[in-house]
Amino acid sequence: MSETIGKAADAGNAGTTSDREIHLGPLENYIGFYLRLAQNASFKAFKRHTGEGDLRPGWFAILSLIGGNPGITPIALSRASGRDKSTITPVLRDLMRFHLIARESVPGDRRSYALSLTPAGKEKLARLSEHAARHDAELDALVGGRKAELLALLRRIAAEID
Amino acid sequence: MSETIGKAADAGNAGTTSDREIHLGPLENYIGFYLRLAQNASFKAFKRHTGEGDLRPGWFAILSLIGGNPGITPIALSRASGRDKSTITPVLRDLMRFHLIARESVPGDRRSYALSLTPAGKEKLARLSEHAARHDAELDALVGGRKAELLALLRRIAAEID
DNA sequence: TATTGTTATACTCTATAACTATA
DNA sequence: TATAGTTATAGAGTATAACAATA
Repeated sequence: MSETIGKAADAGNAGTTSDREIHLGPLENYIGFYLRLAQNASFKAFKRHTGEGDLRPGWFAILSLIGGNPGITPIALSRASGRDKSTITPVLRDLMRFHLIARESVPGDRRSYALSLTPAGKEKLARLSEHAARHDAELDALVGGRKAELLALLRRIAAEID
Repeated sequence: MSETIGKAADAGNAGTTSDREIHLGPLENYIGFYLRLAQNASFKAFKRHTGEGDLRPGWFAILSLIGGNPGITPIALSRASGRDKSTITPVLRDLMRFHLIARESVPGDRRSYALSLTPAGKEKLARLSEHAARHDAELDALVGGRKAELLALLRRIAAEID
């Protein structure tokens, strides 16, 4: 019915509320609450893993999607990554600035353009992938044999809510 | 091996990359990727549920924790909510400004203070709880009978990573 | 009229570092 | 020396709205 999170209750000077168990109450059973905690923890670990390597959090997913889908357009990227199209523009600008991606006009539609990785972009993606794989291996170890189920549930939440 | 997210592939003018299936590649099996998508979707839904009610995202967890643990200190709050203590201060300032919480000096330690809900704070918490419960019921419906397992996995990730 | 992409703007969540007042 | 709380600052992620070009 109650629990402590993280390294809360082991200070020493007993008696104050800060040392006692913390009652989460209804929060205890809120998926949304733990979704936030877990995502935040994962995000911190991701940054830590890639701190020395120059991975920028937003870059990896975008770079992966372009790498896996040469010719993809910004609007398709925004849908695949679940973000608004206006948030894609600055990421692409950065990736262009470092010559990691290239843009090419698409024949049928002059409003849009096709994206692809440059050789440098492919190298970068490969390097980032190592970090990401190491990170996800850590998560894999935590969930053990229940990874498939966890992924299925997360996918369903991501896709069907709202 | 590949899939589309959200409402990507149903536009109409076939042929461009944006209409075809998007290959997620390694992303497809990254827990971290879906953790972000799921948390983001949940967060959007949460805001939508509480848009008319004046719930501010950061308030609910803090208010709940104070309600469930009268006398709790800011530092204990920061641990229970998994955030740095510096992020608690502005939330408490807001809650004070709307007279939802009260501070009281704690006998043993003049550096700290004890927090509790005012009557108005209790009412507000009750009202917010209704919205939150409705939101989490939606999540519950999605995960069905596997909620306990999902929560257990999320808790483990939140607690043991890093 | 609708869509693609860009820009401007803003909000939330979060962190680090430096500071104070205590302990 | 170490801890509680505050402040200042910054960065990531995200969104909305308005716009130009094109469909």
